[in-house]
Amino acid sequence: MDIEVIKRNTVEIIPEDELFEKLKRSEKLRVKLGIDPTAPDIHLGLAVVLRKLRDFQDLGHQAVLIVGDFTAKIGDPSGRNKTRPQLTDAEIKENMENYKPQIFKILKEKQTEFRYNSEWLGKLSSEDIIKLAAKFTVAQVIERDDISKRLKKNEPIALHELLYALFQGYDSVAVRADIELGGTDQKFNLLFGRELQRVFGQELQVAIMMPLLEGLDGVRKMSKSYGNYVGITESPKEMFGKLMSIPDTLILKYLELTTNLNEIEINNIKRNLKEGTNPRDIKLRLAREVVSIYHSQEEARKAEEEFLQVFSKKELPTEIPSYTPQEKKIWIVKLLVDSGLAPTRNEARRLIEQGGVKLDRITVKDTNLELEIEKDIILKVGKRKFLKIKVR
RNA sequence: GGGGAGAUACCCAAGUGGCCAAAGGGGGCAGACUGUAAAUCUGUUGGCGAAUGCCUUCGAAGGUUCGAAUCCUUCUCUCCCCA
Repeated sequence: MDIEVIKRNTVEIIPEDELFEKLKRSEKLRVKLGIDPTAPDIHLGLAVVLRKLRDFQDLGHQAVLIVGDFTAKIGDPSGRNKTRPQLTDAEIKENMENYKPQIFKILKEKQTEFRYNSEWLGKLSSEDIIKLAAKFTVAQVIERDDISKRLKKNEPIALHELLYALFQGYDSVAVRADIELGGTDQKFNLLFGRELQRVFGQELQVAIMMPLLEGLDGVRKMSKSYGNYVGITESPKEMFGKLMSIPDTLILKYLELTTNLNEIEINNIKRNLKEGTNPRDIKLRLAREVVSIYHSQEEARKAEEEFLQVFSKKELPTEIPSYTPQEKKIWIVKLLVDSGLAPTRNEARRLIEQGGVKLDRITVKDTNLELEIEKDIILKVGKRKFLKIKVR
């Protein structure tokens, strides 16, 4: 029943019958996934795809990770309405330093081949590129959704962006991919890989598309640049809190895509939800499951306790960072800025005026308050920022 | 090569001489409520200042004017049409 494991949570498999064929041959298949070295953190959205790759590993297949160091210099136009900024080699290298340990939180290191695509793309000569490009037409390249949308909206498209799919497709040729994984936004690129393989007389890869996970805002896809992501290396506390902040409408999708719960358990939860279980409790379960995957059950339990303590009971968290001001007597606005709780004095004033600043549970009303620090005092800003102000 | 349109804050977008630190929406932040960092509602959203205020910001640089996002000149970039 390998096929069921593989199909679970996928959106589309093109073509499905070729996948059956490949699986039937009972060879070790090479499953390719391109990763973008521009984002130094892996988040739950990318983890959806990585976890699928892990499914393949568990069935004995080989993961082939392509670090798009060369293609990052082009910038994938997928899902973008703007030309991406180009990265320097140094930036890419730095990002990748952080990357590997994160990846192996999900993948098995043994069954993972790690390749940089500059290895082959960097060697292509102008002549090679012209030969490759000659195999395809402009119409083929601009039919892709994101490019054609930008064309329609009269937005600029740089010439090199049109070559993106060509290079990513060539990766598939270079590593002889049997299967390529990606989000639904990668459809065009994945299919273009097949075209390249056809040109080179290889067996065509099967494209498997995973759903895109919406971020914490519930609207846009999870992405570092939108700031709506949960990083898999974040602290249990942060991770837990962020998961509690997803909109109720996304609960089931998150349960399916980010936890190890099986379909029976998810169906149970679905029924509970319909019968009126408090969605908050289901989110607590979700957060617990996810934190357990990337940290531990114990940490997850602690994070939950902490969450209930701070947000439901409105008590103090167990650990509060501390700050010791230089002066004994300090203007409250200056204190907020100096301690990093507010970026500017105007912002600090605004927070006070709106009742967002508390000293030992008492709301600060006066922006001119001169605070005499005689004993340690707890400064609270908004719902979740705490700081212990210490006597000098 | 010729003709036309455009560049506004984190993003989208209005504004064509003073009432513009700049409408509206999104996002962010805060408050209320709650079931929670959900939903909804309200407020707020350049910096400095206790404050009348001052400084920076409407692609860039100059200019006109008592006064410029707005008018003029040059430049940079983008899009469209023709060749």
